[in-house]
Amino acid sequence: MPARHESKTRLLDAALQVIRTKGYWATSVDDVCESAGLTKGSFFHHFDSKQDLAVAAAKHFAAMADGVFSAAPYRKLSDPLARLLGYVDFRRAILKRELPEFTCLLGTMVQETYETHPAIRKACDRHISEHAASLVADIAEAKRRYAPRARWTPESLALHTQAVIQGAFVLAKARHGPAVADECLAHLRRYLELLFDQPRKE
Amino acid sequence: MPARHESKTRLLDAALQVIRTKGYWATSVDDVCESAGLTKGSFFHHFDSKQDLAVAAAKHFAAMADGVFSAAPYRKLSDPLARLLGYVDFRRAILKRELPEFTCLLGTMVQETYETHPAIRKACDRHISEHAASLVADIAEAKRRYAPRARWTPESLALHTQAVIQGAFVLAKARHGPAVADECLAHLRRYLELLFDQPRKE
DNA sequence: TGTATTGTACATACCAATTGGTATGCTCCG
DNA sequence: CGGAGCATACCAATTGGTATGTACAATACA
Repeated sequence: MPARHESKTRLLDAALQVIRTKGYWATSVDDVCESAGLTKGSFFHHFDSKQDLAVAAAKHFAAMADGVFSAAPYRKLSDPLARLLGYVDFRRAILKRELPEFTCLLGTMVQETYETHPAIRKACDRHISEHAASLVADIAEAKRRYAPRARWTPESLALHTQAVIQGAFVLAKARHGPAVADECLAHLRRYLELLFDQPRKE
Repeated sequence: MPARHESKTRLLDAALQVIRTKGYWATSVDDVCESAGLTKGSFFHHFDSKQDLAVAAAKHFAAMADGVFSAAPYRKLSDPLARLLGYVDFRRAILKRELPEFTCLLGTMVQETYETHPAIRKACDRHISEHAASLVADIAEAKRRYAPRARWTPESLALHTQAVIQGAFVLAKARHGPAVADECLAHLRRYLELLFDQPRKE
């Protein structure tokens, strides 16, 4: 008997956990309900369909992530490059937890649904892009400061960081442990250092 | 009425195509059979279960990929660094085709099954690792030649390249187009250039 | 060589279980 | 009382998997 009106949030939280563990297709509506301690009656009162849940879960996940990253200590650093490297370090620190906890719901869902569920694909695309965009300001300022003549764009570098992170998650799932992911993010960090530390002719 | 014994191969080829498009869970056994022009009787004659197909498909995919890359022209270059950069360029060239054609079956499947189907997870892990391992020799030789004092290991760099590639696929699926993936691989290429062109103190 | 036997490679028909989704009802608050 | 918030019971469709049948090639044997 849940306190009124918090049920929707509980369903969304449950969806995050279950989908990140089993994937979108493998999680049934009943799975989510059971994990939330509710029934299908409640579920379909709050969501029109399973796809509707996925879109809402993507938004919920993005909002949660946004809260975590914007409140992280590295955000208070004054230097833009330090903030960027701080972001990578922060991501590495998160890898200490269990796999379904540091893994990305958006990357997981979009692989399964990009051809079959356009609405989910678009939601994932949007939130991944927005997260990447949240890095662009720091990257642009760092570039202005440390590598003004470089030819890459801040937008592309921001997307690249997300690619490394998403790929690191894939490898971590394959290996069933976060060690590989940490190594990959170490390489990402080194790339950023190289990119900004030494202004090259090109 | 297919020529004898080629039916299994047709089922595997069909599985590659369908699973890379719809994912593992969303593809039914009937989907694979229909795409192969066969029936379930044939399917379960050749495979014990759907999971069995997935494991076999992973192997089939890896073998196919191995054939493609080992026959690629860049393999004949004499310089190990040129071969490594040639690998990245080759991957970029492949991005011209349709999404399900350049996408990785292993990365797609492992995201959906890493917690629920250990056998599939292990198969994907093994083949991804083997593909990464196929880069280690060139990386190691390039390191000996161009960056002998660097502190990263060839193994970790090989895995990093795979992470970037897998992540690029995720973004490409989200965007529903290969352009992002190409940008990410461009950054990967730049990283490799930086890593080997300029021996740094660290 | 002709024929019975066996095993492979499928097709057809079917099944129990699970799925997303619905219809209906209860219950509590305004 | 009336509707939001939920539970219960149910449904049609789909799922992976099985049981059975059959065409045909290879082998065994006479």
